[in-house]
Amino acid sequence: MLTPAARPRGRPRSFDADAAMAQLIDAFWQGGYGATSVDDLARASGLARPSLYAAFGDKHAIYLSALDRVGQGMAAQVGALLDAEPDLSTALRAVLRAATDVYLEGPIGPRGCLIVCTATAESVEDPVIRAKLAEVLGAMDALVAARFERARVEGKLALGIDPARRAPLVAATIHSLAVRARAGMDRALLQTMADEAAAVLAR
Amino acid sequence: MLTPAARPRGRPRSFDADAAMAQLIDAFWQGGYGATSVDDLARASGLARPSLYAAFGDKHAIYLSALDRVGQGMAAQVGALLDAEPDLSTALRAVLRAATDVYLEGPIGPRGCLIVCTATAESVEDPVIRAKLAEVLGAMDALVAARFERARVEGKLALGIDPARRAPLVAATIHSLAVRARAGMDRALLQTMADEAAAVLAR
DNA sequence: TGATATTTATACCATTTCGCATTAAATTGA
DNA sequence: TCAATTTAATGCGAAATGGTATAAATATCA
Repeated sequence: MLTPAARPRGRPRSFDADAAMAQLIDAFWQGGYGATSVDDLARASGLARPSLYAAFGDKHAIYLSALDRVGQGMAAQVGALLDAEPDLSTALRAVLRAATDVYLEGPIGPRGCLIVCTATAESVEDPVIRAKLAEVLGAMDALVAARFERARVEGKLALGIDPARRAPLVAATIHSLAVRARAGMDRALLQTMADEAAAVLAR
Repeated sequence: MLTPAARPRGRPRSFDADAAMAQLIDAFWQGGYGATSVDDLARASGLARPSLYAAFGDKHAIYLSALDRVGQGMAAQVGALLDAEPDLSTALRAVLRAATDVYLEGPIGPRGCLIVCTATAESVEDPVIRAKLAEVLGAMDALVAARFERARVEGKLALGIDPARRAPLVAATIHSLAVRARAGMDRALLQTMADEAAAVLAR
C-alpha cells in the first residue's frame, strides 16, 4: 500500500535525502560536532549550503537528526541480535562483538560510536543534546534489561541476577568498546573484553 | 631541600600558573575542545590572551596539558584507593564510587570525565590527542590489573579470573559512569552500577 | 502557454576565531 | 640610576564560521 508519492509541486530534488544524511552522519561521526563546520557538511553531502539548510535545517538540527537516526539503527540492530539467539550469554557476546566490529570499521578507520564519543562532549552545555543522549543510553539499557528478563521468564537466568542491575553493565561494556575503539586500541583487546563481559555478566 | 627559587630575571608573574591551569581544565571539561574558544580560556583563567600563549602555548597545547594533568591526578587517586583497601571487591567499589562522585560533582554540575567525554570527540582527526587518550586508558587498565594481580598473589583472587582479562571491565565501568554522568543520568543508577560492578567483577 | 511552487547556485554579510605585533609595566643586576 | 629582561595589556588583521538574500533553474497545475 505504497502511496505513489504524487510528485510535489516545484522543482524536484536532485539528491537522495537519505544518502545525503548518511554522508552527514559520517562527517559528524568522524570529526565530532565542534570540529565539523557547515562547509564540511556541505562538502561531505555534496550539497550547497542553502540546500543543506532547506533540507535538514541548521548544523544543530542536522546533528540531532544524526543522533536520532544512529540511535534508532543501533537499537534495531541490538534488538534483533538479542532476540535471535536463545542463549543469554551467546546473545550478549553477539551484541558485543557486533559493536566491536561497527566501532572498529568506520569508512576511514576506527571511530567508535557517534553518540557515546561525540555527543558527550556537547552534553554539558547543550541540554537538547544531553536529553537525546540520555534517551538513547536509556533505551539501550532497557533493551538489554528486557533480554535478561526474558531469560528469567524462561528459567534460564542464574539466580541472584537482577536484570535492572545487570543490564547497565552490558551497556557499559558497549560504551567502553566505543571509547577504546576511538582511542585506537587493538582489536584483540576489544574482542577479549567483549567475550569476557558476555561470559561474566550472564552468570 | 627546597630551592629558594632564586627569582628569575624580569617582571614576575602576576598569577599562579597552577591555579590558572586548574581553571583552564575546568573550561575544557565543561565545554569540550571544540566549543571552548581561546577567549573562553582567557576569561576562565583571568589571563589576557598573550599571557595565556606565553605561559601555556596555544589551545592545542593547553588541552594536552589538561589531559595530562587530569590523567595523572586520576591515576594517583585510583592507585591510592586500590592500595589502601585490602579486600579486592571493596577496593573496586571504593574506586567506582569515587569516580561516581567526581563525575557527578563538577563545579557547575555533572560533567563526567574530561578524558573519556571530550578527548574521544577529537581523537579520530587528531592523532596526538588520540595517543594521549590511549595512554591514559591503558594506564588505568594496568593499574586495575595490578590490583587483581596483587589479590592473586595474596591468594585472595577467585579461581578462573585472569587479571588482564578482568581489569578492562572495571575500567569499562568507569568509562560508562563518565558517559552516564555527563548524560545527566541519576546518581542512584550510577551508584547501583558501581556496586554491582564491584561485586560481579571481583568474583 | 503562463502562473505558481520548489530547488539550486552564487555571492554576500556580520561575527567570531586565532594568533601575534606592539607598546607599557615591573623587576633584577651592574 | 640605568640597561637588560621578562611579563602584561591593547588592539590589529587575516581567515573561517554560520547563516541568508537573491536570482536562476526546473518542475507542476490550470
